[in-house]
Amino acid sequence: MHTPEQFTTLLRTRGYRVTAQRLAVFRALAAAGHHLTAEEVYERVQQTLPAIALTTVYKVLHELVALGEVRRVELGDASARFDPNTSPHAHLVCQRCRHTEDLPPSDYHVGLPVIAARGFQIVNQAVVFYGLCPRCQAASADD
Amino acid sequence: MHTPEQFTTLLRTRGYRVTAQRLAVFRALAAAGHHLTAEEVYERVQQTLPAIALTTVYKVLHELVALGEVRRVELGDASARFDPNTSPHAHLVCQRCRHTEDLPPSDYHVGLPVIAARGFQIVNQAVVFYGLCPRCQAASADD
DNA sequence: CTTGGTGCAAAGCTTTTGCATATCA
DNA sequence: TGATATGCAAAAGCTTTGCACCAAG
Repeated sequence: MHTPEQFTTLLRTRGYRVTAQRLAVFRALAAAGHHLTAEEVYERVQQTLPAIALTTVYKVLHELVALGEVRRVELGDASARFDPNTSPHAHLVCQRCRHTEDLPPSDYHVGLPVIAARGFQIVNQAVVFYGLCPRCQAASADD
Repeated sequence: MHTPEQFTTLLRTRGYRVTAQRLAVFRALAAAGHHLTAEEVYERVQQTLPAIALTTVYKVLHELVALGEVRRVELGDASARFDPNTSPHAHLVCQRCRHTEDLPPSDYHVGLPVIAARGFQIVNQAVVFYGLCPRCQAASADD
């Protein structure tokens, strides 16, 4: 994810208009620093742009994905998440409380040898580890 | 996933009633051998049990998940999939045509050192490789 | 018989679409 | 000014829920 200034330039370069809505959605995600649902983005953007529509948030999020500014992530919930961290990383999700943490590539390992890829040209991968976070393990011990 | 006979016993053991709907949903997945959407299960079950309701299919699928007979899988589509293969495996998904293949653990590998798990107790993991299948690569070359 | 299961209809949620209005360039 | 973006409302798609009727044990 770029800076708001770079993003503005990127929009112009790609023929998109620079609108308050696009900047606000971009800023909300940049400020959050981690993946948010469309609804969460909407709530945050409303604080600076009360008239924005949820529909617009969805449209802008798709544009951000197309522009490579944001990555769509599915973590097993009803709603998708939009992640300003576009560098490769995995997620750690607590099955009980849904608490989620990012895992940098240095913390885990995934490998698919080309020979095992059945001729697929891999462009992307989603890795999610599900389990119990420390807090919920403690809570379970009480049961 | 067990045999229909073992499944019948399992139902009784757990206090579930043995119904035609439960057996039919179980058999549809066992026969398919790979993950199906609820709708796909519904279509198949209708062939032997035309009066079954989609609602019932959903309820039974949840029971099968709870019983550990089936695993819920999300592959980035609108609908969830229910996989009769409950042993660990990853998926290979074509981003263009959505063709999907199973990857046995011998074909790939994932690792999360305990020390990197931030205290989480990992019980599960979802690994999906996205890319272009051989056929779609050939189609792309034409563009 | 009695409890649990099924089917139907309706609702819930997230996400998308169509269209008139507003806005950027 | 002219094309694009926004907002609103409505719809679409998947899944869940409430409830009366039915069936397994």
